[in-house]
Amino acid sequence: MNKEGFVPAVEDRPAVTVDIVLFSVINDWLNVLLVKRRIPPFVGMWALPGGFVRRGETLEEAALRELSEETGVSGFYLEQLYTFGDPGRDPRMWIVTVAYYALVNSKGIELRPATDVVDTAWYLVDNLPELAFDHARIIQYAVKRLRSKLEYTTVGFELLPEKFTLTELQRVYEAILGQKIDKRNFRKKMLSRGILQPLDETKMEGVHRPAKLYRFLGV
Amino acid sequence: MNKEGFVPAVEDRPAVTVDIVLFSVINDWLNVLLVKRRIPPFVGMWALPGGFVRRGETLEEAALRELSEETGVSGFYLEQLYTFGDPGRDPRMWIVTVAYYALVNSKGIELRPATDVVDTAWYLVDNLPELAFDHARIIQYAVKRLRSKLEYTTVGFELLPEKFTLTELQRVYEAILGQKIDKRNFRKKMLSRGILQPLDETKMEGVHRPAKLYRFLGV
DNA sequence: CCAAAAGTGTTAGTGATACACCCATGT
DNA sequence: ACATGGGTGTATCACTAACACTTTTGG
Repeated sequence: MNKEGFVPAVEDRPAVTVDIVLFSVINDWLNVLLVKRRIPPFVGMWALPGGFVRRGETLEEAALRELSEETGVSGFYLEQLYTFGDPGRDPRMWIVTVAYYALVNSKGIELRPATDVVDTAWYLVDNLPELAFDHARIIQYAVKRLRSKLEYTTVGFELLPEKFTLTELQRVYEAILGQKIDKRNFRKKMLSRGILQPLDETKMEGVHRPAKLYRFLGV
Repeated sequence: MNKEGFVPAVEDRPAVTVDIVLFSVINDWLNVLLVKRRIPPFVGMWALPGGFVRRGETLEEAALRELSEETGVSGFYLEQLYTFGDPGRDPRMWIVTVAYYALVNSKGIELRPATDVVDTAWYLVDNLPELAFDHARIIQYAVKRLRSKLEYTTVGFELLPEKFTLTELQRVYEAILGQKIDKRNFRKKMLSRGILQPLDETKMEGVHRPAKLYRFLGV
């Protein structure tokens, strides 16, 4: 890779980590999972879940491992976001981090209560605490990417359970985009994509007309 | 970043490199710059320009430095592509590479002739030689990204000189997309974007009607 | 019969596509 | 006058956006 065949001495290599922006829509609001740091630097501050990549695993495996270590859950939709490597992004050492974003249906995930080992919490994306490192920037970038991917892919369905109503789907879109969408246009567009299977079931909740359930069919 | 505060010993860190897919449109064809390897592994095989990231520089700086070392030119449009870190992508050691793609107007770049230090050449993207590492995959990914970015950004102009005709612009689009475009529709669309400044000059070349020159105005 | 959310159609505007001929120049 | 690439307009279609009322249910 380098024309002189120069290979940096091991002590001149950065450490490589993965950090994951795990999104979920909870009560119609977009949330991010944060972890409270118990080790320096930035002890006691909130940060993204993540950790060092281990020898023998892929970056994606590292991201999934870290997520399941910190949440106790597995099976996330995961996608690489961007790699941040500015010197000085960690005040103590040279760390290059490969950021991922992940999506999960909040119904399918029950956070472990805070233990002496991990303390995790969901935060509204537009009401974040002060964050360690450059994690605020990473989240900002992830939100931007999620918003644009929402428009031309089917990632939105990763935030819903197997069966869902069109209104629930619309609420997910609204939560991510941060704006109201016209109901009729939204339904027309979704149904015309040919990716929804109408089911024979309805969701009856509360005291009004039951809503038809659908399933996502994949591309 | 890791809840136990575990930091891998230096010998358990991957090396981090950058690799760059430098594109240029030459004679109406999309080309990629390749470098012939002079050191193991894959000696004598063609590969992407790139090299190790050095302490104190950003990833982007590393990419620009490698490019200028290997081409003698600077001032490229550069954008991060994806990070590849599968164990085994380098047969000898654990290397995580941050791939970039770059764009340059071929008129503005005169490749150094092959020396005993560097041997570089342009290759048509759809006629590549056998490539070292996973570089074929990286190029494939870069082409895909470039094609889609072409549609909703102004990256295309990075492949043209300061002043250009609409036909030249169209040829760049056709080279990247690999298909013919309707002339009238293309011109209508470009002009309606409000990002082109018509100049009072024309380009007279050959024995036909001179073409109006334009300049890219930026967003 | 009331409250609450589900469900449904039409119109206007905008952007995409398809398509063929005249224009300006040098020789 | 001819060869060569430069330059232009119209009609159709698909998609987007704006907008309000009726339906079904449980209490």
